[in-house]
Amino acid sequence: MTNFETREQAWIALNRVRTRIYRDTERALVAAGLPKLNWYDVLWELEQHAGGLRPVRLEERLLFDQSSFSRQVMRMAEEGLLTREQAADDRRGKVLRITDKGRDIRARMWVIYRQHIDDGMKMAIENGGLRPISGVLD
Amino acid sequence: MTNFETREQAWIALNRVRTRIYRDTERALVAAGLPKLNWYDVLWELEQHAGGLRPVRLEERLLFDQSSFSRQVMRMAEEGLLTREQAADDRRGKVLRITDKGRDIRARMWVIYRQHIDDGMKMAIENGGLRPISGVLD
DNA sequence: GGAATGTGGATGTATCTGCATTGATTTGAT
DNA sequence: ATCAAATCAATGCAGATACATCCACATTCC
Repeated sequence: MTNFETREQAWIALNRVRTRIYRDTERALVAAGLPKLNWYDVLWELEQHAGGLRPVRLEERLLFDQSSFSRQVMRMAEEGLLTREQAADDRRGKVLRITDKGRDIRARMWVIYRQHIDDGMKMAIENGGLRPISGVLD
Repeated sequence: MTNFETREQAWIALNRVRTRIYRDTERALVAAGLPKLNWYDVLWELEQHAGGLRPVRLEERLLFDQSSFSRQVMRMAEEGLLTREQAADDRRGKVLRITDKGRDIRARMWVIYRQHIDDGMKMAIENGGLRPISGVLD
């Protein structure tokens, strides 16, 4: 068991790391003319499910707001990164499927994203930013 | 030293934890009629610096976008949580100072925030969500 | 001292977000 | 089978965000 102070320290460290990696990655993506990270997550999930995925399922996984997500999917469809077909078994719903272009874009984003995760996490560990979490787990 | 797979795992775990705590906390804050978390961070920093702080310094610390931050500060001033005085030594700049109301609001936010950090981190540790980070540090 | 360059902060604009609500369909209870 | 309640997705709207730009003042360099 751990005390609150330790957990709070871990929370702060965790936040700092995640904020910096996230922001730096997004800048690099924009600079490379690629979409931002929330698009990445959607593409990733869709690529894992070749059979297609219902928006509701994705919302659950990604913890998005439903309405924002609905519009985000619309934009992604406009860009040709995914398709939105009628669900066969439920006439309320849609089925999302990634396109070849979507797969290509995701791959190109990953090159950049991966680099930033790698650098950012390495740095966080080396300069001790994450050490409180280690304490928590010991 | 660690390999990339481990760092990537840690990154994913870290992200999941932070997203859920952040979102849940914000919901609880809104439900309690309190401001959101980015206001909290500003209030916290200002409370640490009784002598006042220049907006630029805060931007650096908080990794905000400058223009968004400028407007956020304006809103916070309108709500009476902080004051924006002319800087004595630099006529371009302002000095931000937290008000009594600001201190009160921050304290009330902290009650809720603290609870969510505590629960969220505890859960993350117990069900192993953060364990990869431990691996990273070993 | 004066022009060039840099900095602190605000603002116009387009875009994005979340909340509340709606329309359409499905599910569940009786 | 019927009707209330729940679910899926979209949309109107108000507020927030990021980018580019701008203005005022400061600093630098000659």
